[in-house]
Amino acid sequence: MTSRNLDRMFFERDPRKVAPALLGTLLIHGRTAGRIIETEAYLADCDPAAHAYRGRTKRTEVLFGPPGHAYVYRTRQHCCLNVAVQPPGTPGCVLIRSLLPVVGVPVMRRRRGGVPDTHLTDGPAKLCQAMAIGMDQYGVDLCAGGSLRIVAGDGGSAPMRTTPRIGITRAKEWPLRYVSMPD
DNA sequence: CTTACGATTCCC
DNA sequence: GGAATCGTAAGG
Repeated sequence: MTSRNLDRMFFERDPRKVAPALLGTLLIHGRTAGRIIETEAYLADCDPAAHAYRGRTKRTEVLFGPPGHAYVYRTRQHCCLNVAVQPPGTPGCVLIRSLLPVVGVPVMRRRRGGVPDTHLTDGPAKLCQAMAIGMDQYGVDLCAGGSLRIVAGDGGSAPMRTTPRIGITRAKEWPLRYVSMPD
């Protein structure tokens, strides 16, 4: 049973393609892992809600590089994980919003301060806290086979629905949030 | 240097 | 509904 690490070609596509394709895959960091069940696409061009919309800065730098690298950003006192997609110079990305805990649940509980298991990784900053993903992971290559990586899911495409993106003030109607349907 | 502002979370 | 709380980005 050899799990397939997602390769760079997987991430080289449009975020609207990558975001739904990421549903059902396994995000791994160290001894923890979780199945991705919610993502959002942020477009490279003319997406006023995207961090890269106002151009290249120190913070958004990795979005302009090659696909498959981690874009970690800070909001308030939390960190969130994105994956840079599309070819260099095209700053599309996908935000990982929620996952199902699979491996390392005890350590996740500890890091999350003993909240109920249902709230371990059900938010973009919560999953980062549970999996110890922070600014140290900024720019990490997810295709390099390091401790932070994403491997393909078991079966084919799972049922999914789209909704507007959460927590943004611009382009709030765009249906770029992808959510796995419960079994 | 100063100001404005969050791709959130948690509590009331 | 509202506060916490701090780095980033932009402007003087």
